[in-house]
Amino acid sequence: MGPRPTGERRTAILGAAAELFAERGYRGVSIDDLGRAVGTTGPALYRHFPGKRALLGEVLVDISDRLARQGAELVADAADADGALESLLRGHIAFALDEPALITVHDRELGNLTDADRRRVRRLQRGYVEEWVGVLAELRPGVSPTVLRAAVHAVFGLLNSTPHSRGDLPRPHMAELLLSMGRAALTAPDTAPSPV
Amino acid sequence: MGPRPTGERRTAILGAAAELFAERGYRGVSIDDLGRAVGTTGPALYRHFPGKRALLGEVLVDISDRLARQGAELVADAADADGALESLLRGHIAFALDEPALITVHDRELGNLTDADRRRVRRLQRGYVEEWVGVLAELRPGVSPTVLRAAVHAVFGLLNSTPHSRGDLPRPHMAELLLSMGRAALTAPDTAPSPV
DNA sequence: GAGGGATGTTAATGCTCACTAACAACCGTG
DNA sequence: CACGGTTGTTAGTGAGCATTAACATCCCTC
Repeated sequence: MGPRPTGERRTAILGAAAELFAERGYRGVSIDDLGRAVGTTGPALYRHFPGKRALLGEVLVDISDRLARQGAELVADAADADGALESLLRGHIAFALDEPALITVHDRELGNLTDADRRRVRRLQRGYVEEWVGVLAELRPGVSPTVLRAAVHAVFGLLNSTPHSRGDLPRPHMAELLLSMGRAALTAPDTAPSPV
Repeated sequence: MGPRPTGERRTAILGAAAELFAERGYRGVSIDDLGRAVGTTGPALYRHFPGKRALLGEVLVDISDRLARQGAELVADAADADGALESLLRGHIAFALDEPALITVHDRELGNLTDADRRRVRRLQRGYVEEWVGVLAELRPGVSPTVLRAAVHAVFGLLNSTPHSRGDLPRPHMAELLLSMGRAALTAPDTAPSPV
């Protein structure tokens, strides 16, 4: 093998890509930018990835996979639906606060994926959403899954807003604020407008 | 003058630009795409705008201006803080539901603006946020403006999430859902984590 | 210590794209 | 009906960029 069997360069590229894509957008980052960010030149990248789109694909699939996997675990480990919701909220908030770049890329760059990659990401996202919907269905029986899905998407918007208000508040403060706001939004007395 | 003194072609271009930028991103739309979308060729655009960036600038400044202006009016016309908050929520929700493309462009493409345009947009946005913060400060005295600002940004994330869950719910349903979620989030018993 | 795979480098290549130039058609006004 | 301003068209032009080619190192293994 070469110098090191570790994909250390590989993961460095993935990290830089997430950072740069978040900052300037997929199309605003060139191969040379990516190379420079990890201390090499642009074309070196092709030793690790088949191309720029594949690189974006790997970033997005990884994010979606981590979220979905974490969601399933948290729900499985929870004592009851209340605990599951709390865990989901805390888990998502931690992710959003720890990896703002990934969050940003995640819902900005879906359109630049290969069809195949987009399908994979969508499937993972759907699974994650259904995890939330399942928990909420227990807490709010009688509310249609369609409404719950919309509510979950809205709360994701709320939690994922952190990259926009970066640095205004110390992290634990921000986490508590988001937790209480998210919980309130999901358990609003009328989260379900009466089914017409 | 030429055919018509109305800037009808001009506004058509602005509309198409908002639509296309929302769909594919500023960098994903070419001058020729824009021309084609309004039934001309690409370069015809330069008869109406100095360039592509100026076009984006006009779109973004217009959005920010409309929101800020609408916000100020609604607050001025409200009987009390409760009514003002309700109006702000309903106004923002209507905007988000009526113009999903504008909402999408609004928080995706700030980075592609001229420095001057970005400053203008930022100023308008800040004014709009302060309108909300002012109302909330009345409703929740004792909560620091910093926390309120973060909460307002988070609620914007919630309300602006509609482009992501497009079409899942009939519009009035969606509006009511967002209203109750937004209000709940902003008036959560502990929107203010005790100032440490 | 020679061979070979992995990883890098620099120099094409070919495409897309914003923007400009040169020229045409239209239309209201004198 | 000629003029001029407005708006449009088609053909550059030059830059940026993803990707490939050809060539160089390095380091592990035998």
